[in-house]
Amino acid sequence: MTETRLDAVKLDGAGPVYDQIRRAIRDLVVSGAWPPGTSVPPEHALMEQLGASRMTVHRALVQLAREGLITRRRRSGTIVASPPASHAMFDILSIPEEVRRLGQHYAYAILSRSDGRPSAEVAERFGIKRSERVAHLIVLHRADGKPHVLEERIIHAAGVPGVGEEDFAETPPGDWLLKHSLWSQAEHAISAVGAGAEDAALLDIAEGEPCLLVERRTWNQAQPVTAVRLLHPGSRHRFVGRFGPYGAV
Amino acid sequence: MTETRLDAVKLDGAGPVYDQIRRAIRDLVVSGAWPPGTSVPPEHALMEQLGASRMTVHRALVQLAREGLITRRRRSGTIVASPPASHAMFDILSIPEEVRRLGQHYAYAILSRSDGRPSAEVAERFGIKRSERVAHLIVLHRADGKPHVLEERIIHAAGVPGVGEEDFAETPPGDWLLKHSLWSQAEHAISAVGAGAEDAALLDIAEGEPCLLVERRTWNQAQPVTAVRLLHPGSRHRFVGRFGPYGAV
DNA sequence: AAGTGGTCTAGACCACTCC
DNA sequence: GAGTGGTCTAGACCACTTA
Repeated sequence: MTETRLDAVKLDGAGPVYDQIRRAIRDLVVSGAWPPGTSVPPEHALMEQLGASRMTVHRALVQLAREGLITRRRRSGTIVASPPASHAMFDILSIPEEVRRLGQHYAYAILSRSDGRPSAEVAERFGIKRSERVAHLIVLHRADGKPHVLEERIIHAAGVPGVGEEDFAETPPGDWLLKHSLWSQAEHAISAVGAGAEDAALLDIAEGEPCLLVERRTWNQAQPVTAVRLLHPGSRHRFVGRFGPYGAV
Repeated sequence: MTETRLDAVKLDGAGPVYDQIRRAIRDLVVSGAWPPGTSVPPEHALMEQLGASRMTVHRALVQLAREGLITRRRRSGTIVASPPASHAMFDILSIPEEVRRLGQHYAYAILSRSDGRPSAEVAERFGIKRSERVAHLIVLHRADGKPHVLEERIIHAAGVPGVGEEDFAETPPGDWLLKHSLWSQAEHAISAVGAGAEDAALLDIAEGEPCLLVERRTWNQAQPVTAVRLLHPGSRHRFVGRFGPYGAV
């Protein structure tokens, strides 16, 4: 339990006082001046040192605790936390938006659609019951005319009212669902697979070429909404995320 | 600008008042009862309706705004926000920990190490200058004796004091760095590649087999700390993340 | 018993922005 | 000008945990 120097906390006069306090302590932590285990001065000491009210000091410390930089416990006080398990975050943009950000022209085509109960093969691939009513679609997304992503999607009729009447002529299913469905939970998985013969032909790549497979399933409460498998040719795709140990930077 | 019914906000008496208010409004938003664009009652109206002080109401609303469920502006008031661009988050565990969670036995071997200025090839692959002093390592991680991940790593001598004296006999470089370095920023990229001949031999897979390539670079302020390329055989790996539209669930 | 953080109040002043 | 949120204060009481 290293001691801290109270006078190390210095405000810079910029912005709200609670934020000045938050940044001052954050800087001491991330610079290594207050390593993990260091005890942070109690609220009343910071109050007096900084001439702020307790609520103001408290607000700064609560925020740092929520960000994971410090750990607080009644009576025992506040200490600098150990760095959290790291995580990587990737924005999952809509495919049209992603293509446009690359400065390329976007187009898509619905290659197939069938509504009703899924085939055994489809049910198995998406882990759903054969008794559920779903729409099953295959969509090819193009960037500047070239195949970009192959999408296979299930939409649960019970989770998305109105899907039977929509033909996706104006908007690809992913974007349409953003406006016409609610979701409370999602699961993503990323893996590497070799392109199968059919997929390779549609994507205009060699059979067996490495591809990123992004699988996403969403639910609203317990009701499944949609499940999608996005196949990205490896040579054309890369997911990139930037962040710090305590969140986005 | 849809109107809201003030009496829709109901507290359940469980826990702090500010959290009851936060949950009550959150539930109205995520259930769809208050769709995007709906105006949320002003603080003074909620104060009177709920019999709480303004600070308490404010605290609930600030937190909802930080979570992205509502947007607040002076004078114009508070409205329900549109769902944010979705993001996927994956925990990047240390490899030993990941293997142990799978219930398998972990082992590793340093296949090669060289210290000093990088070769042209290495400098190019990691995007660093040939004048920088680095340690360059190749590490094979095993799970139950089978090759699991092939790691190629650069450690910047200027960013990690003491790396020259460490032989990584006790701890693999990734875990050692967690304890002996500070970082403020990281970048991850995930892509799919086919295994090269050398890599395939080391991983005991066929040449060209699809693999997930995770590239990670970290900095402390502007100083590079480390860069690593982790090659995961696709058939053995899958990154999975679970979350809701407004964060972890 | 006493030190610490957690919550809450009543009121104040200010900043922004729409009318 | 007036309605809204943003910040801050001074004080209070409570809950928890350690000495």
